[in-house]
Amino acid sequence: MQRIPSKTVERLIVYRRVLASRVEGRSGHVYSHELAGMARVSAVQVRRDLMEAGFSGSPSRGYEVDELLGRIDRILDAPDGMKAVLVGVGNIGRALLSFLAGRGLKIEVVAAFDNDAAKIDRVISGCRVYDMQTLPERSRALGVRIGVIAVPGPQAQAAADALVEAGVTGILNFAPVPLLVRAGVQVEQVDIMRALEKVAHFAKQEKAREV
Amino acid sequence: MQRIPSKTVERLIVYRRVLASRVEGRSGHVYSHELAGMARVSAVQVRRDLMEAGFSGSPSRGYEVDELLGRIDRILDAPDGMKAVLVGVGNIGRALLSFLAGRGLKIEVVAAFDNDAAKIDRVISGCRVYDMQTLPERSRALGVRIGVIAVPGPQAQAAADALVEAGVTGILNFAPVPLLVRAGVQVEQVDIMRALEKVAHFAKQEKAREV
DNA sequence: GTCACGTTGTGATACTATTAACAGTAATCA
DNA sequence: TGATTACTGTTAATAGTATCACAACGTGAC
Repeated sequence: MQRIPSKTVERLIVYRRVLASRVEGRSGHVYSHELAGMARVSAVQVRRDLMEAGFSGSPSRGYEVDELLGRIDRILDAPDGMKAVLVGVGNIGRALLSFLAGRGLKIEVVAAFDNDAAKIDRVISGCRVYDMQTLPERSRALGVRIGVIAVPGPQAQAAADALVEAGVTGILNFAPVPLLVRAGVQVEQVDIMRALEKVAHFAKQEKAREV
Repeated sequence: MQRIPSKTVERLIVYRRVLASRVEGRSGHVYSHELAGMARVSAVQVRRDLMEAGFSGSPSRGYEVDELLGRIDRILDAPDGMKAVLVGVGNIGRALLSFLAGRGLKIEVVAAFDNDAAKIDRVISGCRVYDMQTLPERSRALGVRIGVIAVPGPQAQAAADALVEAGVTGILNFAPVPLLVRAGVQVEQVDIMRALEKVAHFAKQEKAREV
């Protein structure tokens, strides 16, 4: 399977989501412009993305939904799920756990880590918190592939190093610090403060509309 | 002031952050490659970005840090700050409040809104929670320019509509739902689940390195 | 002064992503 | 059956973004 562009992957995730939560219609088929409307992108964009995904529809029937969902699943998911750990059980960490844990997701959070002795051994949203020191061995033993970093900025790089040492190949980083990792480790930055400042900048240039 | 490309704005935010937290060196000057190292981008990228920002350095001295910070502030910030409101005081909402509220930021969260009667009138991280119904008038009266949406998916579009009605020109959306707003309203999507699935997809293709 | 060095500023280039344009195709209907 | 319609698949054009390559410049050594 050839490499699919990053932006296309993002949209495939959205397509899958809106298709999964759609009201059933037209016996399981969907047109590019319908999907486009739900995902708030253009119809061409949808067709191109599905082409990148190697999926074909039929003129005048559109795309077969179940088949499409299967195809997207096969591209996005690992066949037997993926294990993740959370590093840092602060405000954001707990919020993350509360909506990642427990559900039957393909990505399962199997452990959390923190430095704070008061948090160690507690169970939060069904997920046990361990001592940060034990991260590398424990994660490696569990076969963890993904690490979520939710520690304060100054500790983020150390957390990343520990995760890489544990053999993790993907990191989702909520700390406002750019990470340095070896080639082959995928880092996805979620920088909330930056997003807020960015929207503020562009909002500033727009004039508020009157009532 | 001409429009600065979106990606450049994102990096200017990072430059400002790393410069503000730097250890003082070389009497307040910085070279493009130093800044690049701190922000994990290339040196050319830095020079190009500062050029877009209309800022000049000097050969063999680099960029004057205080002047640069001033310049970035003037580009990014509104002269007399910006007011924001939070919609949805759930797990994520509270986590957001806890690190947005109180500090002397240029972006100030002045109110929060929720539907849940149990939350209304409570004060969380120094921010009072009001009834969702009162959002449009109250926000307009306060002169709010930015809305942060942290409600469950199904309520997100309604929240956006209310914010736009209040005259907001920028929305930061944490709900996993693409929003439809009138032209001129800036929407920035922070889709945590999507980010996780994306990193999982690319992590899947990488082979874990042995110890 | 002038040479060597390391830096900035930027045109040219390459790459990625989006949009436009249209040929090909299945279904429908006269 | 042939014309019409509404869709898909894909090539071509454009826009947005990142990188290369190098001219121009200021400073310090001598």
